[in-house]
Amino acid sequence: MSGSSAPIRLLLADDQALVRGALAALLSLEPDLTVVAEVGRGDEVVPEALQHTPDVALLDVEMPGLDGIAATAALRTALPACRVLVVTTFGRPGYLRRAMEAGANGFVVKDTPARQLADAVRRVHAGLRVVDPTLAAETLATGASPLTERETEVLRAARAGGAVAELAKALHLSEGTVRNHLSAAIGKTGARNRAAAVRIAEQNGWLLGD
Amino acid sequence: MSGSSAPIRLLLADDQALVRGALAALLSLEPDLTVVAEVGRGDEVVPEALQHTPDVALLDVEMPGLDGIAATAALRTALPACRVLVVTTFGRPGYLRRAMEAGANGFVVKDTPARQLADAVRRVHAGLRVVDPTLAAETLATGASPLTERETEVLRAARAGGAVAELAKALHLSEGTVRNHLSAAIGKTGARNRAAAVRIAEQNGWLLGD
DNA sequence: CCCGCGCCCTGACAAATGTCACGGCCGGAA
DNA sequence: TTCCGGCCGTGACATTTGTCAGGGCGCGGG
Repeated sequence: MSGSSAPIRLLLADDQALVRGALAALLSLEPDLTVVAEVGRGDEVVPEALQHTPDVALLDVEMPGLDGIAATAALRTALPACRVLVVTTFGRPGYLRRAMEAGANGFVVKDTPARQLADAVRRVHAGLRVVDPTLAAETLATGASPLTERETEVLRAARAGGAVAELAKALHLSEGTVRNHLSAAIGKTGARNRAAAVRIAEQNGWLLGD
Repeated sequence: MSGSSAPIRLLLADDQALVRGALAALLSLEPDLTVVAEVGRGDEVVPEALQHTPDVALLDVEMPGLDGIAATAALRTALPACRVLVVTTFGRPGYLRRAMEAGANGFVVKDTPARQLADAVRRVHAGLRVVDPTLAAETLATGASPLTERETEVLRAARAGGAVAELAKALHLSEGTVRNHLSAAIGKTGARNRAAAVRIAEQNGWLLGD
């Protein structure tokens, strides 16, 4: 498979130390792969990558400091030679879209069989795009977020569970306006509650940027 | 550590195939450990365990079919010789309590360093209890669920986001009663919203059974 | 026994939430 | 230019939600 060339150098980013270490063990079984760096926070990705110059970075989406999508974008500009493979727990349709827009070269969910991961890494390293086909279909079906900018902003603020008055003050809007945006979001998500709307938007990855 | 005795036989249960495989790789690095079975659903734990008679079972809490706590209880009665080490993503205080009550011998969160996992397995196999100390402290501080049976039931139903009328019909109660239980739950959790109450209760592991 | 305590259940009331119709603003099409 | 459509912002209104006071029931202690 990888005859005699130098091994592919990997950077792993995942906030769960146990999973990170386990992935390192799994990938180290492959003779043509080497893990050269591990980080547990999104904002440590770029510094560590600059120091160790990996060929491929495996990034989780849910991470403290900086989410995987933002880390992808930062890494692509800081170290364009490094490919990015996003590895995430949830197959949120929006995540895939955002990851690709941010410059990721591959997207794999943690449900995929373990043996396929090494192949995904090799494909990405070879310049190919790797995407879970079922997730890709779902992404196309779901489409981009129907929510307008303000609507997402308000929904995001509503996630914390505060009352309308607090949201209004935090966003410098009238209470009526906040209610209206929430109502629109509820309608567009097909929910009947503010809470349900938040959940649906979250599941689709429409609330990502903070 | 394990001079010449037979290796410890392990069963792995985790719904994410990638994590499961990675853990298998990690644990297989230890010469005194062998993975003899892997499952991705809680209701497959007992059948597989009966067939392969592992010495220690590593169970995730979040799993389809049957959650890790219920699987622990089932496994302890079906195969008492097999020790159980619960390995979970979230350090929900209630999870630890419930796991121990269900007969688990150890409880580890996925934040712990990878190198400690093998030791945890060995300790559990030796008959010791393994518990994350910080989590144990938090569990004692948080205490058991303050929610009454009906209150948890109503909160669980409210998780889906339905209106009071639907909950009332589903639970065969008056709307007023449902509101009252919800109000009590809101008060006990310290929340100001039904939605916030649901989140807090979920985070503390008070909504477990179904 | 009788009392107190906690849980369950219920309806009436106040407060928050969701809906609606409306006006201003901007950018593209006719 | 004018018109049209989308997004933002706002207030009035109906609906839903949360709070409160209260009654019934079972259980353990005095």
